[in-house]
Amino acid sequence: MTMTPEEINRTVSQLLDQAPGRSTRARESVLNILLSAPTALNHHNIEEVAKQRDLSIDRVTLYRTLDWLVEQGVAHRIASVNRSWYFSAVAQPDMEPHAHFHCKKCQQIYCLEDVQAAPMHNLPKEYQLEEADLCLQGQCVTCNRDANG
Amino acid sequence: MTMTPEEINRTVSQLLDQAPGRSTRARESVLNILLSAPTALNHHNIEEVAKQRDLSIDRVTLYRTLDWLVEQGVAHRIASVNRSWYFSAVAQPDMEPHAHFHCKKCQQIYCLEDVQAAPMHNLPKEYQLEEADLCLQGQCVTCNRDANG
DNA sequence: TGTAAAGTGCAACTATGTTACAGTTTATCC
DNA sequence: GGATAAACTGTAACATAGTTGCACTTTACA
Ligand SMILES: [Mn+2]
Ligand SMILES: [Mn+2]
Ligand SMILES: [Zn+2]
Ligand SMILES: [Zn+2]
Repeated sequence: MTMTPEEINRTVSQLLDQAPGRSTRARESVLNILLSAPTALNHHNIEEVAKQRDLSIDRVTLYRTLDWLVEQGVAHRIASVNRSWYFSAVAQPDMEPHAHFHCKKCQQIYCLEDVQAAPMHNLPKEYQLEEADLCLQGQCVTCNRDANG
Repeated sequence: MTMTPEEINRTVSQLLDQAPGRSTRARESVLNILLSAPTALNHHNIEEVAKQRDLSIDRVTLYRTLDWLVEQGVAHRIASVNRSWYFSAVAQPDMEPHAHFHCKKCQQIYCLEDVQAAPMHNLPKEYQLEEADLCLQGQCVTCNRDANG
């Protein structure tokens, strides 16, 4: 990741143009915020960033916007231990299912695009598996570095 | 599992006697309900079962009781996709961390005591891993059987 | 530029979980 | 058995995350 603001703008336009639906200020802002973030964000986080950028997005509109972005495959939704959904942009359309890491210290949620849930061996075959979410917890790179110098 | 009601009663007394705290009606009832259930239950489920058994447990007491059971290692708490916590009894004190299966059809949550999250290979070593929750989704044994005859 | 459909904002609502505090029950000691 | 202190419970009020209905505004497109 780590795109420049111009690259982000270009990606936002491109992704929204491809989607069957209107390109609106809310959708542009939210997608821009998601693409700019190094970690996944929940509704509260997004509202905060929007406020910092002097954008005001209605709470309900934000819910609907995020649902729409997920439906379009432009963002993905991550369940977290703190009872709120987190969202992260999907810049490439071929993004694979991957593990997520929740840092217990800074509470950030990282997409680990290179870590996948291993194929299950002793899952009884009568269970029809459709999805496997691997949710890791511990201390993240940054917090670890801060602690160990 | 599949204990008889008498076995469940015996186990309840035994587990509560070992725990440092009082043996109360709420704790007995809730632990009994958890031990009787084939799947994990959330607060709402437990209240329903309690009602069926003509027990009335206050909502707040139920929250506190479940927290206490988890602290004592007598129950474990499972995060779910539907923003509510599920609970399942821990009959043996040596129960290992294990995967959970959420059936998208009947919404039940199963403890798969024989399925563990595989050791992570390509997790960057700067992440300090403390816990790995593996949350499977799909169709459960029962729903599968009902569908396929 | 006018229009219909899509999207937004507001208010009111639901679900899940928490806190404070007064009242009740339990275990323990005499 | 009865007194006592600590542990537990019930009630009310609150917090947070998310949903619904409906009127209003904006967008895309002819
Ligand atoms: Mn992700
Ligand atoms: Mn379990
Ligand atoms: Zn961290
Ligand atoms: Zn099922």
